[in-house]
Amino acid sequence: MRTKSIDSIEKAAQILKLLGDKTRLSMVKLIENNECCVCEFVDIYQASQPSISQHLRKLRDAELVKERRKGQWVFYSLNKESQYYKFVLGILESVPSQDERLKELEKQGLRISCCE
Amino acid sequence: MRTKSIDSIEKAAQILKLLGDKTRLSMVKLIENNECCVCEFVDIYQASQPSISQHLRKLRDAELVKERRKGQWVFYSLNKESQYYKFVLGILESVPSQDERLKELEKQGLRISCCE
DNA sequence: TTAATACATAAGCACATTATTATCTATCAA
DNA sequence: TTGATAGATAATAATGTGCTTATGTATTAA
Repeated sequence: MRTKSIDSIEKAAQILKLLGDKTRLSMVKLIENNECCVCEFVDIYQASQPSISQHLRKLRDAELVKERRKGQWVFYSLNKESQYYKFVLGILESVPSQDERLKELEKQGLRISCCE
Repeated sequence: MRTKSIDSIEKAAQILKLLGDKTRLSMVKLIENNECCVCEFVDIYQASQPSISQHLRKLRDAELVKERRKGQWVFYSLNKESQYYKFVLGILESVPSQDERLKELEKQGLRISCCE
């Protein structure tokens, strides 16, 4: 879809609700420009693996993110083919970058250990 | 504030969560260009008066909307002085207009009876 | 084939959110 | 002043959400 507009108020509310969780919002912002795997999210948010997986599932069910398996790892990224991509992007524009969190991971050597 | 940007991811998530309810999102979109009173919302959303008041309270607590008493009625509108106004406006841009709901009210003669 | 790692999913619990019911205050009109 | 209307708020009930624990599947490395 070419525009940022959403066709129904219900759909817009559903997407906003999904982004209305600080963990999910931060994850989505992070994968705006990066591809991340589940274990990285677990390290970054100090959360349990099932908790992260469940957040990702909601985002995937709404087709906001897509997954790519590479060996034993599953990498997540923003779904640019989603009809809501522009809408999400417009929101992320106003959200502070989360790249520091990834840099922190790299500093700890945790990024390389898991993914590459 | 001059920019659409939000300073913290938590605050951004909080606002998105508030807008992530179809009744609240529709109300906020409606008062983007209109001033509405509680009884109008009650008619429009076929909701109870306390339910509407509670939604409005959340929006007011977050300073996204402001109220103006006029006689026995309380009119709500978007708070243009909020530091998150631009952010909210940016989101509303992509949300379908809800003005039809007001027109429907007028057609039923319910708008004039209550407010004016 | 077996063990280990990465991830997904299901069930159950704790907490948050929303709606309802009841009650209270404020304004206005008689 | 009294009654009616608009709205706020408190208490409670119903529902939803997110987390943990337990377990299942896929991939890799031994």
